[in-house]
Amino acid sequence: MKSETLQKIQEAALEEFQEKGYTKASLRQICKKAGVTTGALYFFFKDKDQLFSSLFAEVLEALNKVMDQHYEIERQSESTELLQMLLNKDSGQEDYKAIEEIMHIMYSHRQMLLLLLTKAQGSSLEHVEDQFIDHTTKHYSELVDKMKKLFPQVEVSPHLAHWISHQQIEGMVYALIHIEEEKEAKAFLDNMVSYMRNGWFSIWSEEQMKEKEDK
Amino acid sequence: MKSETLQKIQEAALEEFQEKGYTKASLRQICKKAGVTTGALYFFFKDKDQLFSSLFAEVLEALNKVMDQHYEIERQSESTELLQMLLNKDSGQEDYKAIEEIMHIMYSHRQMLLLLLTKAQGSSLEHVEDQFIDHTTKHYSELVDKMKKLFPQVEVSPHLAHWISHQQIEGMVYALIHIEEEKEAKAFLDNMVSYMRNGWFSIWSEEQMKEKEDK
Amino acid sequence: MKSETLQKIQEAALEEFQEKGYTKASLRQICKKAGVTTGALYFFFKDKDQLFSSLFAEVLEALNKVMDQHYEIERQSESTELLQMLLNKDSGQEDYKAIEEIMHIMYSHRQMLLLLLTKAQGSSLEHVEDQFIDHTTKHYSELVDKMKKLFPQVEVSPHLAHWISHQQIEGMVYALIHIEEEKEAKAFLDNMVSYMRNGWFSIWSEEQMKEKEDK
Amino acid sequence: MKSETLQKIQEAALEEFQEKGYTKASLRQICKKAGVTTGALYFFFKDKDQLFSSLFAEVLEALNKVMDQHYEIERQSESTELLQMLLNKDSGQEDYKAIEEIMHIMYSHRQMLLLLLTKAQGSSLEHVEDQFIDHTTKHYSELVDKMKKLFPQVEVSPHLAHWISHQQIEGMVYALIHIEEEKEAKAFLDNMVSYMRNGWFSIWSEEQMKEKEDK
DNA sequence: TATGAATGAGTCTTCATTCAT
DNA sequence: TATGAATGAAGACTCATTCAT
Repeated sequence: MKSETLQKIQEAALEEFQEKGYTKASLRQICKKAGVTTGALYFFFKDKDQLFSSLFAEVLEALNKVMDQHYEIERQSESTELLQMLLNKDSGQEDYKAIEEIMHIMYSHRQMLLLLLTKAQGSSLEHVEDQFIDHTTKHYSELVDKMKKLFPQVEVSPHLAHWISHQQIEGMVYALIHIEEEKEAKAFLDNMVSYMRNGWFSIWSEEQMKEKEDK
Repeated sequence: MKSETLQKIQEAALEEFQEKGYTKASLRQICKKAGVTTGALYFFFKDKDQLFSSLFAEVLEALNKVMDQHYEIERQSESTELLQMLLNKDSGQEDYKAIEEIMHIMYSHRQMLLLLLTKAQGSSLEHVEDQFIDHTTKHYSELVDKMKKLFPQVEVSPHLAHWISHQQIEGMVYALIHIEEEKEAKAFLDNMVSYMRNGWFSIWSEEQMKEKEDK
Repeated sequence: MKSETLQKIQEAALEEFQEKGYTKASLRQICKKAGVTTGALYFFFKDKDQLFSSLFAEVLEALNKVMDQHYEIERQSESTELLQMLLNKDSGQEDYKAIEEIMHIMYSHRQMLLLLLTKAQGSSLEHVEDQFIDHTTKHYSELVDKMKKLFPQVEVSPHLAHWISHQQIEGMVYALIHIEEEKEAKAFLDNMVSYMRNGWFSIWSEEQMKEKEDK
Repeated sequence: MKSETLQKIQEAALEEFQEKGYTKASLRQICKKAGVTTGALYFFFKDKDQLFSSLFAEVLEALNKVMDQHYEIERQSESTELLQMLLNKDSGQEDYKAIEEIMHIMYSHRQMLLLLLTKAQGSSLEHVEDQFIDHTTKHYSELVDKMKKLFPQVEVSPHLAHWISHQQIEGMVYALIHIEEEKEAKAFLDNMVSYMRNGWFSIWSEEQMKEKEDK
């Protein structure tokens, strides 16, 4: 039930922002492309930034929702149960599922997200990615703390939780950018997740501990 | 023997670009900050982009040199020898050394690189990172191919080599951005490298292969 | 029985015009403040100027009425009688009364008048003050003419009548602007009126005439 | 030795501001009239306000200088001497001289001052007149205080000093606006000054005091 | 080497106003 | 009575760049 004008503006905006990036994009051009006057644009959006942000409202909401749900589930599960999961190399389906879901949303709005992730410099969404990373970091910080108690001998960088979050998000972004087909992306992410899980376990493994001792 | 004017311009430029990013930075502002007229600036640089790029000539050259050297060494070593190294979990010192060297260069020009990595949108250097990744990818592609021959059963995503390169570069960039002290960054990278090596081995390990079979 | 909408618009307009002055005030802002759409505003007023003027209809009418009445009375009184009054330094109660009445009206709409007198630049009411001055000037012109006949030796500037009118109006405006309380304003105007009456008499006095002769 | 361009801009600006007033004047129009590009204008002036103000730099400086000098002289003269002057109705030449001087400056820049006094709404010079009044007020406040000590019986409005200053400035502005020829203006001001002096003396005169008592 | 005046297209944004509904 | 979408010209101002000196 969106106004036709509104839609035309957003379509033209998408195109222009993709071509030139947020800062270099021209509202005039957008209006011209949309076959609409400046006033019309400013009827719907109070400024360039809001027009830009409006393109991502839907995706961002969907993503936030899924992430919240996922973390909510984990928080509800018993912590011992949780740890077992973490230690059990056969588990991880939960993770897969969450990532799959997120990836699905991302691929449903691929074009928009690509724009958001690579052309937002200068806008208020310039650092959205960091927001997601920070969100995820909260989650991993708890995990890391628990693991530290179980393996007090392991020395862990204070940046670990943040970096893992960074990695995870970046991994998905990487797929989104470099792989066109969702299906293929999923296959890639399977690889990636097992890669990352092995990395994760290696941190707490005895070999790792020994290596450290040798140094 | 740099002209004093030139130096003042570059200093002012560094400041301005850091504050506003490439696109939003203003040459006028830079001139004003440098206490110099537009004409002076245009005597040294043919346009905004060249001024921006000039700031990174030194670092980029240094980095390219180190990377070339490192890969040259690897290429010269016998391939069988190389594979042994790769399979031998105790090895990896070579890797550490290269990374350490690169990190040292990066931290020697930390401010500049931060600028280049986070504020270059709109300039011709917008995608330098990709150049380094591509460079590294050539190297890893060969490795992956060799590993594939050794473990033909393992299904590997065609993006693996590129992703690993991406990871490695991104890891260093991550450290540069989030960790102020080179020393601390090195400690963090130790963690990261072992994390990544374990990920790498896990791809070719039997467990991994079994997991795949089960699916 | 004013429409509620109309009232809200006018209240919002008052506020906006006070803040920014006629020219810089924004109809959009007014509508927003009033919680009303542009259409509504344009139903009641044909343009910005009319909206502005509408705020002062009441005051202006009241003021005109009082001034007309006052001058009507004077015109009806015999001219000899009038002159006696003018020459008699003890008189002047009539003047006081008129001024008091006018001041009362002005203070009853102080906010509006302040707006009209200080923020109307650009509107059609930009020069209302002059209208009142011109009105008053007609009155004083007659007086001056009569005095000239009585004191033909006195050289009088042709601007005298206009200036005195100007003075009188400006005096009231001055009070309105600088004195918040009507009561205090009245006290001040007492001072002012006697000041002005003495000035007036001095023009026709013998001393003045002598001074002129000396030159 | 002013740049020709600069001069053309200022001439065009003068014209445009006179026609439309500060707020409604258009920089585009000014540039068009001056046959110059926007950039040229912005090379000389940082914004509309500065362009406007630049037109008055000369006059304002001259006026401030004269006023300062005048007050400086008075301040240096002995206070008893000063009071004698104030009480001596035959004196006042000093005042005449100062006013004459000021008027001369004003008429030398009549066009500009008219602009400044009637079309500055919205600019930073909107209230210059008040600055001059305030300046003069400081001067008269001292006088009023001294007179109060001499005539403690006289009740004086606390606004007296400010109002007299207002009057004096407004009188000159009045002449400037309504009288085209400096010579004629001077004649008018003679009238006005004696008018105002008589008003001033009347405040402290015995008659005035009696009048008050009668009430 | 550098100055600084000048270009002119371009920036985002705001405006009073209109009109079909 | 009002809505709200839309107009389109205009607003002040900034930009990278050029060039005679």
